[in-house]
Amino acid sequence: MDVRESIKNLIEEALSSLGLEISDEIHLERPANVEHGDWSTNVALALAKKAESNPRDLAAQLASAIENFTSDYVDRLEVAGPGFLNFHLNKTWLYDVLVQSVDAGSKDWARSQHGANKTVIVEFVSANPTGPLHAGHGRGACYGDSVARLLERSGYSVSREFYVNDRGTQMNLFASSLAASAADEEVPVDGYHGAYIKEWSTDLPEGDDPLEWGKKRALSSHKEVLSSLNIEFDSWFSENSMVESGSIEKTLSLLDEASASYEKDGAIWLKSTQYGDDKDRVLVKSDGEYTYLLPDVAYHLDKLARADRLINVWGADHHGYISRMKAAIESLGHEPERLEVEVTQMVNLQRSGEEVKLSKRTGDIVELSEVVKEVGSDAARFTYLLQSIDTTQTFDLDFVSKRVNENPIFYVQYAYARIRSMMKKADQVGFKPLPLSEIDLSELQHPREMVLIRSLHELPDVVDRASRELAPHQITAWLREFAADLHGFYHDCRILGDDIEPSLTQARFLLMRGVLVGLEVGMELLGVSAPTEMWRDDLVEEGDG
RNA sequence: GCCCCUGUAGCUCAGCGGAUAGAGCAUCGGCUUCCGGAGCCGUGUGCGCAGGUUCGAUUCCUGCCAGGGGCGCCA
Repeated sequence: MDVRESIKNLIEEALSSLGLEISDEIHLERPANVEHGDWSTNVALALAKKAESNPRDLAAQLASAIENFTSDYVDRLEVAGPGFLNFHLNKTWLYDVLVQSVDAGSKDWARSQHGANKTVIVEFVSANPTGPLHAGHGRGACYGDSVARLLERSGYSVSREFYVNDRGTQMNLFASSLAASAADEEVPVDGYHGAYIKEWSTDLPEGDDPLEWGKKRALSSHKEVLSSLNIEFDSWFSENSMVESGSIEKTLSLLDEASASYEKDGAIWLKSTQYGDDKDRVLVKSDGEYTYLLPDVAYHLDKLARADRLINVWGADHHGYISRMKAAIESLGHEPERLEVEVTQMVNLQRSGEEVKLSKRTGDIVELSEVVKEVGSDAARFTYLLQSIDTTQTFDLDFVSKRVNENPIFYVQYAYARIRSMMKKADQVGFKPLPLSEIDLSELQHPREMVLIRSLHELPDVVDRASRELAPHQITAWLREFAADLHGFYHDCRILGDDIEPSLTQARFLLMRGVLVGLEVGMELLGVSAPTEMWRDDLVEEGDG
């Protein structure tokens, strides 16, 4: 039985012996301070009023009640602070955790089932196919993919989807810009002026449709850079395909039937104000052309039919569209809660502390491919996922590209490489790991060892919470902590050597196998690689001559 | 004016309604017979302001102040 379940049972039994029931506000938590025990509960604080007692007295009553029950894990109990009940456990529970993690392996450790039998579509990036992805897209791309990975580990059946706006005003402008540039003519004023237009247009074969060709070119550029970031989409959903299938027109009539739209000034409007938007929005312009909104509503209807849950990742500049999209969904009879929009705040690029100026007007952007080329895929991903998406991010290209331990990605990867390096050496000196059943885990007594297993034990909870809150940065934070725990252990405790008891070597080697599992799970969720070795740039140069 | 995000250490950021609010960088000072020193250990300062809810608020609610973003028959 899981430790937590075991302790929870104890508490419930004790409560019922006092005629009390457990309630939702009751938590079992791991105190930050080790002096407060291994596990702690606030039951006495939460139920004191109901029990017509004060928290400390109630806690004391509970403690003496619990003493009457037996548990394999509990060493002693104490009442502390305002009325916390603290459980001090013997080390066997940590040994059990270690064995469980090694048994499970990185494929199965830290899985949960809260998404079992549920489907979710994670839609992200969805940049227009009118040019290359830029540095800002990287944040949404890495975030969306990691959210998908978290949901997969939580049992969801996940589809990663990219919505392609391959028709409409912007697409036409892109096509005419390409055509003009190819013909050495002036690009339209409201067209695209980035340097890539000139570059791409020289490849445009004569006689090809610039729109179709340009779309293909842009999409292959998107795929290439996303793939370099270890991001693969399951589906690329074409807006234009909904013209052909008639689903846009069908959506329009559905809105009409639902009395959710009306005609005014020659245009067709969505009554989004009925559902909390601050103004009504145009669906079909007076010239008969759709706004971006109508196809997008059609697209979301399509997604609603395909999955239980929809998650969209949008940039901060699109937050204003949330209310109208939800209004459209609701007016068509769907629960707006089924669409969750996660908004990523902006990314400011720097080089050595100096801001990199971006100008949309001149098309002067830093392409995502340049970022990946400059800092590397792993560093780019880890850095994009370093902090909550609710904060604006400063991304310093020079710092992130440095292969130094101050750079979190290298600090974490080095922890992994260090263990793998040790294992390689162990193999070379003829070390043979014993089967689990023959290893004496009670050899593990050092505080550094206990800290490592405690952190390993936290991972399933961290993953569970990160997947519920759609917050991959919690994984990043855990990994940094865990890597620090490993470095600390490695500094103080030797695994191999003539002066180390063979039984201790065996136990520590197993511990390292558990640590590898934890690191692998964390890095897999972030989409970064777990290298078996890594070398500093200057050492590589020396080594290779 | 309205909407969204943010305000925590000198800087960059974590922080689940709980106990003495944590990391990294920077500062200063230590640690090498070492499986990779790319590491480890120590060193002090902080929850923007004011109310409210609560046994308990950095955390939830309201107002204010400050910074960023958005308010098109563009996407």
